[in-house]
Amino acid sequence: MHANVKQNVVPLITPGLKVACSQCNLRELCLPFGLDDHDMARLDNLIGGGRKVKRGHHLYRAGDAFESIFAVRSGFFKTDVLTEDGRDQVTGFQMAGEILGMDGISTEHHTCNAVALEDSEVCLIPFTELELLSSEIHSLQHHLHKVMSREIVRDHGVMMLLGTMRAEERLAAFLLNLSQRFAARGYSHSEFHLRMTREEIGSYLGLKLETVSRAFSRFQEEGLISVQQKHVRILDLPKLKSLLAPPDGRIA
Amino acid sequence: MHANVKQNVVPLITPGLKVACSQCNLRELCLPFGLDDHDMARLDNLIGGGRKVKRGHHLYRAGDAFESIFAVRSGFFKTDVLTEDGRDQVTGFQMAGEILGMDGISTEHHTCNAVALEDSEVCLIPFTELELLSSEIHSLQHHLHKVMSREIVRDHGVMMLLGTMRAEERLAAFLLNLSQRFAARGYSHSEFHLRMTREEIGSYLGLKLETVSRAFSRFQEEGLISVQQKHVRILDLPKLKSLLAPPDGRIA
DNA sequence: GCACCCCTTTGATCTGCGTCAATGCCACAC
DNA sequence: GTGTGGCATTGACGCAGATCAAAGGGGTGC
Repeated sequence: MHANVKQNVVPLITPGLKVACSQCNLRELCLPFGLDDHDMARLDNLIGGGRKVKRGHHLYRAGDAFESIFAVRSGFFKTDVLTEDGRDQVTGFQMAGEILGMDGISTEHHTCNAVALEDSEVCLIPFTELELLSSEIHSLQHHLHKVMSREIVRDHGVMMLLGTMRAEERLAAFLLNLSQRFAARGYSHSEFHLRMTREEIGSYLGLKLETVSRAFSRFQEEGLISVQQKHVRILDLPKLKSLLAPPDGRIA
Repeated sequence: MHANVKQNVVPLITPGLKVACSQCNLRELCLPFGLDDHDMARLDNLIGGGRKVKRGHHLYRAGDAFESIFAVRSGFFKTDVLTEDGRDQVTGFQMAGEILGMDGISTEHHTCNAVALEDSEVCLIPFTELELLSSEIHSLQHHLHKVMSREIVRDHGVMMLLGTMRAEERLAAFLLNLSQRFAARGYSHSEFHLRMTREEIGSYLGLKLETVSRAFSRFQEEGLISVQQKHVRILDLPKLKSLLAPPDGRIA
């Protein structure tokens, strides 16, 4: 098992897994957003092929030299940071069309781990070459900046969640966020399969796994959702949304 | 008071406050890092002058159209997000040499508020022009990306803090972080003046102001620091650092 | 320089979530 | 198909930090 994981650290390009943004149904969500055919072809040319990552394996690890960012083609990832003193914090879950690895730009080394939560495929985007191309294609440059900025804004949202919300609010926000992202990819917004464990959800939300489990059960008791293990169905979206209002319901 | 604040929303360029990276003792911390004289002059040329922001006034507000990022020349800022339901989360404190406003790139509008915690000065860096110049100066482009990436990494650190640490650990981490940043600017690492209130610290750390106050008192009782209102002196740095180890002290 | 108000401190009490524990189930590997 | 171990659920209890309350002090604005 450990040997397998180790093996996977090497950025193996899967032979024959040629990728092309122009053919990809995620292009409107992903990096090539807004590019014309010509420029998209140039981006295609740069992308270093695809790479498969099996469930449980690392796409990269904290400390790895930074060379590429990655676009999720299919599957599901988590990123987490762990400190020398043993703390572990899940910093995000990434699905198709989302970009991974931008944490590594600042120090030339990745600062978090990226792990596939199901068998997945990513596109490898060599960063030096991306910078080169983006200095020639203005809309690509600007979109890259937007993607990075969006990550910053997302992180602020998580800080808000961790800093101000109670357990059930956090879980509600989490489910609504997932629902919306699945919907944006053409999947059902009301019924989906969780790829992560209660513990991983808990780590992301700053809660213990038991608290997550209890909140799920409570939501089910109240008819907001039905949940069975990893299968979730949202039954009462408005009521779930209403949970995000603070206790005193003030209209600031 | 409110009129003053409103007034300040307009990006008033202070006449005669000409700025020059080449003359600035923060250039090693700030955007021009790594540029040669020629390129730094080009960056100087782009920077739209300075702007003074009085204590308590906004540099920008959530919802404002995004046009520039800002480099803090002097003073101290906080950024915070507030949701329609009345939650308020401080997302960061910025001091000289640090960059503000990158949250606005993604939607063309700022998504948080930036407020001066003391009379401050910033450099205005028009973003469209910065992108243009950075497509010509590779090292500038790369450094911009590093600055944005560093912000992402910093946010991950805050998520870790909010998600896994107990109150006293959070405050210790906060003080150590301030100490280090002051030191990097040539100020004492062991004695400084807090620009923010207990409530703002609490918001940043996901705690109530009373808890922050109690943690300060406890640190003082234990001889780790001396604190009187906003004046803090670190008396036992190693012991303060040792607080960051988790309760079970495991060496992962 | 003065007054006022916000900030801070400290105490008492409450509670949401963590912790500890035990049981049960499902998915995966073989 | 079957066995097994990780994952999930649920209960009992304790505690860290929130909440409520009150008083004092110092910095800020006029």
